[in-house]
Amino acid sequence: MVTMRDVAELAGVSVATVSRVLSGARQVNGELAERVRDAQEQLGYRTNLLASGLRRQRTDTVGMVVPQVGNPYFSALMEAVGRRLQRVGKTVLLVDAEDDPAAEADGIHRLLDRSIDGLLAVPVDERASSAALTEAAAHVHLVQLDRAAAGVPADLVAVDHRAGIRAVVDHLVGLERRELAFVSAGPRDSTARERAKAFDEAVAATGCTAQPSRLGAYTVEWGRAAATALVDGGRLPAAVVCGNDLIALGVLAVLVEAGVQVPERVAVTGYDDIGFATLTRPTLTTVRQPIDELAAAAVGRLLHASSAEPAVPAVATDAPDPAVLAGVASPVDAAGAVDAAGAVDAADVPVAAQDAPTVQRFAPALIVRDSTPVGGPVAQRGDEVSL
Amino acid sequence: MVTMRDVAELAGVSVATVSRVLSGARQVNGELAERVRDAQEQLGYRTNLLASGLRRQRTDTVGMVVPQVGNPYFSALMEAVGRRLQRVGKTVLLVDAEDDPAAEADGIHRLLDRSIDGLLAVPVDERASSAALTEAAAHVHLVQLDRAAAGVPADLVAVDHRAGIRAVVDHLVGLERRELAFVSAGPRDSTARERAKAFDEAVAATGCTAQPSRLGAYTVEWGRAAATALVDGGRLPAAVVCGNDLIALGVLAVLVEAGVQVPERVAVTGYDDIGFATLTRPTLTTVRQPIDELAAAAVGRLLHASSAEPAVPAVATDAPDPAVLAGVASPVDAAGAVDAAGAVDAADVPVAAQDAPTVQRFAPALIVRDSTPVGGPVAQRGDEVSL
DNA sequence: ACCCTCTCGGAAAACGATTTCCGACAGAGA
DNA sequence: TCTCTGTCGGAAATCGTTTTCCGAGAGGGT
Repeated sequence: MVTMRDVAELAGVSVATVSRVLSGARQVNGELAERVRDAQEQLGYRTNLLASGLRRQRTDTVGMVVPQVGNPYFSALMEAVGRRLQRVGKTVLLVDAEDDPAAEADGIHRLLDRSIDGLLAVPVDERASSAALTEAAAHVHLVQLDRAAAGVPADLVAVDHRAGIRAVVDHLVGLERRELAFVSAGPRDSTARERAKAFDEAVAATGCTAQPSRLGAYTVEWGRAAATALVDGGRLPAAVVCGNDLIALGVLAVLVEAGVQVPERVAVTGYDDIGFATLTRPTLTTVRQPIDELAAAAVGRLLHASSAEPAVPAVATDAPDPAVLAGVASPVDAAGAVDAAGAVDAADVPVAAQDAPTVQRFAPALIVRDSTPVGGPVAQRGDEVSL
Repeated sequence: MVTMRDVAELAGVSVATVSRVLSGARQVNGELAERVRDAQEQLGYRTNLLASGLRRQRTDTVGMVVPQVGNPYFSALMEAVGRRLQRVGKTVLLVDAEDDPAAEADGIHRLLDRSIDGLLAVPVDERASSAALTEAAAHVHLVQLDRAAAGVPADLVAVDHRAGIRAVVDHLVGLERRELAFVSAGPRDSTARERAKAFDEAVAATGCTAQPSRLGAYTVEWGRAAATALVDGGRLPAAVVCGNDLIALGVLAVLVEAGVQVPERVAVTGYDDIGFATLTRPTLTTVRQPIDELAAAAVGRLLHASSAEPAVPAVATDAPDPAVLAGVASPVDAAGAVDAAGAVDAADVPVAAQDAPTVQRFAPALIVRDSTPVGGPVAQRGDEVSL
């Protein structure tokens, strides 16, 4: 391995000088600097980040944990975050939690052991992820993204799911679909819980009816299973509201296979607006989460923990033209999140920094496509498939 | 930060002893060991991987570079590799090349700077990726996965694309589809080049006809664009053979939108067998790459560079029931790969270790679904969607 | 001429682990 | 009893940087 010492010798200076030239930490004589840079070039020297990190006590590296790299919504999030961090010279260390809190905890520890100086986490489980994340928060600056784990003293950047689901239900009711079925994931993570609660509230508020919710997992398989049960049960609703796009794709596939007319007989909606939502027949009406804004906010919060002010959340901006939700993002719901916290075994999770973690929520946008009857808004198609 | 020193003091021993207890490097008195472990537990000590790596000159960490984390095929590969490496106690550092050789080179450097002790790479570009990879090979043990870059002195674990494409063409010809169109990515990476060449050969061998190949990128957008051109051009082929599933999904969507009957009027095939291939109407006939075998082989090669013998490549094993290709994997093609090497500017890429890198190729499997007429084999459906 | 302030290079002390080396002690064999 | 071997703990060197700290020399003001 070629070290700074080698460069120093070749350039005929001390290692201190080499370090100063390369890091620009202090002014050094122009000619010396020149010699150093030549030597570096010639030897192909690159600074050893292990040594550097050890000495500096920072690594310009942030960790990111996601529940499932295979889920296109998370891939998109990873890409957005990665781009932003790279732009400011930070490196991202990515960990796949494999949808398993144990693997997640393990991954988090491995990240911490590497002296990352920041952690971006999308918790797998609202409860089971708390311990590892709370511990992490004690060591590095932690920001929760998309989901929150209960009782973790860390900021959260997320989406206003109540608004998203409400928009879906309003849209369906506006199309005279008043018998709904909700297929989503069990209340394992905060998004699932919030969406389910929002659905119930929306049903109550609009006065339509709903079959008992079918809660499983955020997967295509669950969508298939639930739809199969619906079809076999014989009591088809007028619309199936799905907790995310993967579920919706599963539901759609089964319905179509079973010969159920979509959207004529049953309408279907998703959530996330993954690229594949435009590739089915019919294309899928869904709720687009403002991924870039989320990534920007999370990264911002991670970098300068300084600017404490929630810096008025941007409304979903670049939604091409589809019906953007009316309501501006509400920086509210700190209460709602604390609710979740309250639910956890308080003795179990030591509430470390009681500095009232801030919650920043962004408004999603309803994207109307063919899977809901084209009575009102015209269907959009093939906008921005990023995959 | 709690250091080994703290543990040593609390336990009343020297740091050397602590280190020995924790790493099990040498026998230590039972009672002392007990005290050390208690102290560790009590302080919540975890070893600092920066310091450890610096001293040991190895990190038990391997890097992995993929062209695009958003492509489901690569996500699947990442997951398979990650699971395998985790099992043997290694950590994976993941880098997204964003389909850009420059970003890829940058990422590779960042990995090297972290003293990884192995690198798994899926090169973005057969030519443009060579420099960075060749340099990487000089520093760490490198294994190329799925694709090869020209002139890089490193092993390759890949799939026999000639067999895959040939199987597709044979299948179509067997169904009396003799006018084909090939839509794929330009010969930027080795898989695209190999598939294109294989297609031409297969057409020649079977005596069917083909429109001029349409080469773009491995994306849904390109599939859409190419299909649009096909439809607008008015000369529809009997079947469209696509270079990967993303392209095929794009083609499928456009054809169906345009009212072209699939598969009755035009059959469509993909390549990769990503989970979404079962979610379209019709479901997509495709070529499944044996991801687990690939991952296992690559990881194996990375770990014990020792077992030089190619260890007879496994035939695709757990393919549920679909028509598995006849031919067993050919450990051949070292010649083919060197071909690629020969193509590059020899003066540019210093051929470091001329130990004849080995090439290991696995047999893919044809998966017949609804997008090809169900004359012969019965269509499979909804087998193993992993997303 | 004298002193004071800057500027800038190098020696050396960290950072937190691992690993050699050394010395102490115990037990065995003669 | 004496030596010889073997086991095991601790002191210290080391990994490759960064960052004090120190000292030398230059230049300016009185």
